[in-house]
Amino acid sequence: MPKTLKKIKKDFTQGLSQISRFWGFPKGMGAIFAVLYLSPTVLSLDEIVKETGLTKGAVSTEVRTLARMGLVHRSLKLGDRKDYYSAETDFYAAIRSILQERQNSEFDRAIRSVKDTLTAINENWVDDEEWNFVHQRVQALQEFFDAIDSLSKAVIRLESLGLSNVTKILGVLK
Amino acid sequence: MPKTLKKIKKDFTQGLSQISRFWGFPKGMGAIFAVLYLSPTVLSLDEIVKETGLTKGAVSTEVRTLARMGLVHRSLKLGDRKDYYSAETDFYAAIRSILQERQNSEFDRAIRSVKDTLTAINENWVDDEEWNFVHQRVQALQEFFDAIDSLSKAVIRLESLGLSNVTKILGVLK
DNA sequence: TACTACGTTTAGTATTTACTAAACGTACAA
DNA sequence: TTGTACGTTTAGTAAATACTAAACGTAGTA
Repeated sequence: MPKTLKKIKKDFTQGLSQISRFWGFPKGMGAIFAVLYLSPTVLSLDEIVKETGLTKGAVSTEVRTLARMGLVHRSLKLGDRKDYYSAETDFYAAIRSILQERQNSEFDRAIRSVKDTLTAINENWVDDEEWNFVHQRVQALQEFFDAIDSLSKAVIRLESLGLSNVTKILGVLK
Repeated sequence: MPKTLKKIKKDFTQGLSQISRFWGFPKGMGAIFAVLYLSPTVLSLDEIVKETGLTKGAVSTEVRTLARMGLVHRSLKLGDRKDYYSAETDFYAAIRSILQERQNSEFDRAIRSVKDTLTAINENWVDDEEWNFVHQRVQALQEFFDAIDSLSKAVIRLESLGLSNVTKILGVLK
């Protein structure tokens, strides 16, 4: 009993939905990406609606955040008012743009809050044991965040984080 | 108007709670970790309850998952039936053990589903344009996942992923 | 044996997040 | 200008998740 392409696509879409949820994104986002990723042609919003079973509203907002993350691209056709979408196929590029996205927004704000704590500690310094202890701990955390931050920035800066770079990294880590 | 240690700790805890939420963990987890991280002594479950304002049940389950991820450690005192907890201070070690944790569970299962799709495609092969297209796309995704997977495994294998390694990576990525 | 001091489990509630249905805005077409 | 074909916003609902309160299990103690 051969599986039809349709069935295979559906399974694949399910899988990506789960992966999406696992990374803290709505599962609908994974489904939308999957549909676009397996489509040989660009798709209009309504076509995505049809394929995923989601409503127009949901697809509209989620496809927009996918675009913001660089995972899908919006394109237009001459003499056609519809928007068309296609999946980014260079996942390394996608990682870079997701990192960039996160660099702004909340991630940065959260990191800053640790930095602020450190500042507050310094400004209100009392030289007893507990202050020293807390200071040392917070500082250690901040250094860690800074390391992660520069790593992430380095990845963003790469003109291409491809398989070759991953291989290089693997070499260093040996 | 000097900030008291108490206030500083509270702000810090808030910050970590947000970071926790950002990474898809309950904010209570971040709070628990923060309290432990800023405590010079190991804390009992009830002490954590008192510091965080959460209930015993919540702390019990969340501290357990923190322990499973390697972010906190459970210890015992002789002639004392309480469990005591302390924060892991080596964050690189923590990353390794979180990756390890994820390696099992859902992440792996999700990746496997992509692999399964590929198998299904091969088993039901029809040599037309669309099958070729879909095959090529799914395969590309699978290769990407494999690269990520080996990267993650390499990190897990390191006896220590420390600042020095991060620096090395930064060097390669230059 | 019953009592106490703990950690865990469970059943229910609150909060958050994803999603739907439908109203809306806009640009183009007649 | 009215109508139509789109994308977006909004207000409300469904579903998932975090959390609470309290019952429970267990090991040690009298």
